[in-house]
Amino acid sequence: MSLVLHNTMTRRKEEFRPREEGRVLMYVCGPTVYNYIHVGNGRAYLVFDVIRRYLRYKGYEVFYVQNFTDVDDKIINRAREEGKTPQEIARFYERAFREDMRALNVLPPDVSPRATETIPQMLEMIKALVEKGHAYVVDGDVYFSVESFEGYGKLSGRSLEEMRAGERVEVDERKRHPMDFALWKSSKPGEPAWESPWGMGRPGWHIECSAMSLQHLGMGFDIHGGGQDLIFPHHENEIAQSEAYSGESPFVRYWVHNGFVNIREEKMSKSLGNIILVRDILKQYPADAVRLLALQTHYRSPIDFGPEALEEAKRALERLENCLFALDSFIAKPPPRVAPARTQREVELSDSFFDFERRFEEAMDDDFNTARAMGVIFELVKELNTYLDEQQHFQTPASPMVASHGRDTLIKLCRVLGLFAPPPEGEEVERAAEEPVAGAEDGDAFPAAEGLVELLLEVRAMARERKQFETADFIRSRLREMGIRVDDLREGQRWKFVGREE
RNA sequence: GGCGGCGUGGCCAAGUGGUAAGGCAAAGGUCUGCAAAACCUUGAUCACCGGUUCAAAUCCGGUCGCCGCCUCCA
Repeated sequence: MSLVLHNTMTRRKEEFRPREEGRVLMYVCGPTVYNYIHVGNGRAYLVFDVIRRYLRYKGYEVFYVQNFTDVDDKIINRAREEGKTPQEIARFYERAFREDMRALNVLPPDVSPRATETIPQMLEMIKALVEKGHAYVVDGDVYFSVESFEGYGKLSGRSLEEMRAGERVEVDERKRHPMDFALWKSSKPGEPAWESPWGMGRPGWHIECSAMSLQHLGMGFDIHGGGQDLIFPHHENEIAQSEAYSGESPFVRYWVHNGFVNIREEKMSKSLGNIILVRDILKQYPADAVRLLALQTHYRSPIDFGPEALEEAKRALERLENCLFALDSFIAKPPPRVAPARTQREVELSDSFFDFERRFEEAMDDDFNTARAMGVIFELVKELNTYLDEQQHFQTPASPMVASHGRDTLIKLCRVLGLFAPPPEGEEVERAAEEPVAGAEDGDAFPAAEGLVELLLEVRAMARERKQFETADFIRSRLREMGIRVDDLREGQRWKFVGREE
């Protein structure tokens, strides 16, 4: 099956064909590190994380570059407010960003260049643009001349005339055209500054992404992503600079832009002051709930991250977790070496697992339709639950094997979307040697504690047998307080660490 | 003013020509010492009007409503 994705440039879905077969080069505009990131930013990185994971799943080798904008007015202002250097501010929030991404289970980029470490490349580009007549110098500033670039406006779909007509901002008199933008700004005393042919200064915002993407990926790389608010002017300007500089086109093969985050019907934005930080949300909701919420809406549509929506997503996530929990405790012992015969129903069920995978891929192949893909996953959950329900009445010899296959399928599909991501390096290894314990989840327990829980549950089982329900309920509720959930099934108890309730 | 998007069951959300996925919530039922989970059952003609078609939520035209971009912003 081939993958189609929506290209902002053509405003339609196109078949995805990377520049180099089997390899995808992508660049996503990274954060300006002057504050903790909010969930609007978070959504963008989540979206591209999923795209990246899916491309990998499809067998592509993906090379992912995401920059840090570490020189900028906002950083300078922030530094001034806090009596720190811009670099201190930038490094602090860069680290915070990495922490937030890790908490969201967003895979780290292959390369994350910093603007301040790419100055020579930017200067080279700017110099060339001046030489080619695409840029001009005024009082130590360098501006890109939009009129010198024929295709200006092609990404955002507007002409220069329209932009001039709709001009709302007071125009800098020194600019030849209102839309001309700064490639280089002369710096005032106390600001970060680098030497340049036009005097001490610092780069404009747009040039860094051109310089960094060209440095690491070259002209004509595959996917350039970001939020829809970057389409104009940021990405429009990147195209102009890069294509004018290289004399080649296109700069990027596919432009991918995600929709905004709303908080109760309103766009979340700094100017409206309704921002919610990723780290604050993660204090209240598991990362997978946040991710699931993002996945349940197509990436190009607006999405509401209000408390009600998060609450719903959390419960939906629990449905997934419950299913895995039930499967885990059902499978309990390892499957037999020789596969026992499956019933007709089990043969069909096993076959259907491949069907679910196929439908999942179909959804994802269609412009990363994660909402549809999640629908497929939930349908699979229902199938598996129904099967487990049947097993309460008549268990068949092959059932652990079938359940295990189902579990593998479910986990596999979830992980493509970044849900139930395995713990980062190392942590999983030490548990690998252990006997699987019913109900235990990866990384949540250690053997001694597990043994004690099992012991308590044996005591509880005895109490129940003797109809000492007060004792049984006491043990269950005390365990719950300690973050251990116990369910009674027809054939016994099952348990898992679920974490303490707030 | 220019450009673009959206309006699907109580809420969220897929579906873009053949009589509507999924999640959350609700009601009834099954199971059960209780609880939890799960399973079964129940509900939408897709903003409105007109048109094209054998057939439209899905295409075309119009109306109403909502939103975004055009300025730093993911």
